[in-house]
Amino acid sequence: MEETNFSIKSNEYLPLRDVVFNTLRDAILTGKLVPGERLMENQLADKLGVSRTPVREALRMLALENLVELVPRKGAQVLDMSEKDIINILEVRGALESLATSIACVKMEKEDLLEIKKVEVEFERAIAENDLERIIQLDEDFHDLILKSTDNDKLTQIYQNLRTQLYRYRMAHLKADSSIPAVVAHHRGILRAIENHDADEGAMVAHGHIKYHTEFILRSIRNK
Amino acid sequence: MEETNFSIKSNEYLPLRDVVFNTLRDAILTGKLVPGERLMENQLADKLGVSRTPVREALRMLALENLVELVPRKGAQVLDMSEKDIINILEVRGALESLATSIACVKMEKEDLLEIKKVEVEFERAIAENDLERIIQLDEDFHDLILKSTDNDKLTQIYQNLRTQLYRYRMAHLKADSSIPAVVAHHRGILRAIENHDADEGAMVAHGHIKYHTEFILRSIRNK
DNA sequence: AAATGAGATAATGTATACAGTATAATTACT
DNA sequence: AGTAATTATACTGTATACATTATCTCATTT
Repeated sequence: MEETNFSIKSNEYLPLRDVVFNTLRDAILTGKLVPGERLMENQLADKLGVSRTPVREALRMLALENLVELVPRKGAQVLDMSEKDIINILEVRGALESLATSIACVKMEKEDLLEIKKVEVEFERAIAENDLERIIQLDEDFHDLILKSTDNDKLTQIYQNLRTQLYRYRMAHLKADSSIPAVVAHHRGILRAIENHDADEGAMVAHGHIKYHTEFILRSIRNK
Repeated sequence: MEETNFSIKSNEYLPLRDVVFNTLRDAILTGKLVPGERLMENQLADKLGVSRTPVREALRMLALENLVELVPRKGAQVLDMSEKDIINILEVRGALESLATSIACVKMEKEDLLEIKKVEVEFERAIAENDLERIIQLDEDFHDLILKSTDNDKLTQIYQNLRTQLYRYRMAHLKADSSIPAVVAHHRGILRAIENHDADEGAMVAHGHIKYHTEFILRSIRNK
């Protein structure tokens, strides 16, 4: 009886610091906590019903993800990104996306290729149905499968961290209908390169994809 | 009187967690703490004469730098990198080095170009004098100047983090005489590309540089 | 003799208390 | 009334105490 939920049990426990971390992270990414907002340990601890210790640790974890800024003896605040920060992140992400895609062109397993094709089909269906939540999720799945096929944890970790930092500004992108056709074209181009094992082509399309993405995000930031 | 050392005073204070962090980081990078070694909070706190709190926070900082591994409810240990981890890191680093160099080819200011040329001269002199400490420092300076000219903090941060992770394995590289001529050739090639504002050439040489580096580190790991 | 289980031990997880510092508010002075 | 100085308050930094869990030892059993 205990064996049946063994694997569940082992995942059941989450240290409070991780609970707090997830809670705050979510609040920041969904905009419930806005850039510049001060995060005071006592206040958060009271609100979340825990002591300061796990809150402190969670704040430091958030700082590692560049979602929060810590100033010694002054405290934490939700990090506000400048336009330049966004450009910088996208610049790095472009290089990593190219790298990942070109590796995927060489290494991707058959199963993952089938899987990513399915994701793409669903992605385009979600677009047809204008299901924003699903569009975003499937776009993430698409890129995650490429990352998976690189078999490179460091690359995956860094890439996903950059994605998290951009999350707040990403919404604007896929919300705008006009960007969709281009994104679909890019995805298809990437798939084609993978199928043809053409690493150079893959890197090029991926680079163009991020470049387009950059333009779009910047435009939406400037217009708001 | 108080004004005179204002700037000093403002730098004077370092939270204990940072002191502990620096101490442990140094111990790990210089091999005083070996991979796999357990890091127990109480023990470290006693040895360093502080309480567990700053030790805990320092350990979490080290985990962020991937120098330490934290397992919930079990504790921390110095992270041991596999050969695959090293390959993965160098793969990412190659892409970032290419990116940085190609940006530098476009953006580097005259002053920084003069500076990096001076560094290279000193680098080659240090080689002639077989001054290992200085060789390593100047190689770092060389790449830091390229990073600086990218004007991209994110790129710089990620790159330097990867470098830190490799630090323990880097020694072997520059220690081996046979690798030196190639490194010099690469540096010169990068400088030439920057002077000619040839981004593609810069990216290519940088990529070759890291590729060579990778081969070398792997060989030295396998041979020991 | 090996394996299992109970208990002891030692570690991490969390809460709380105290110390020190930065900020805000208030008062005194110009 | 405005500014500077001083006090008060509130926050972070650090230490410590308690709770919980993992590990180790040793005894017991097969």
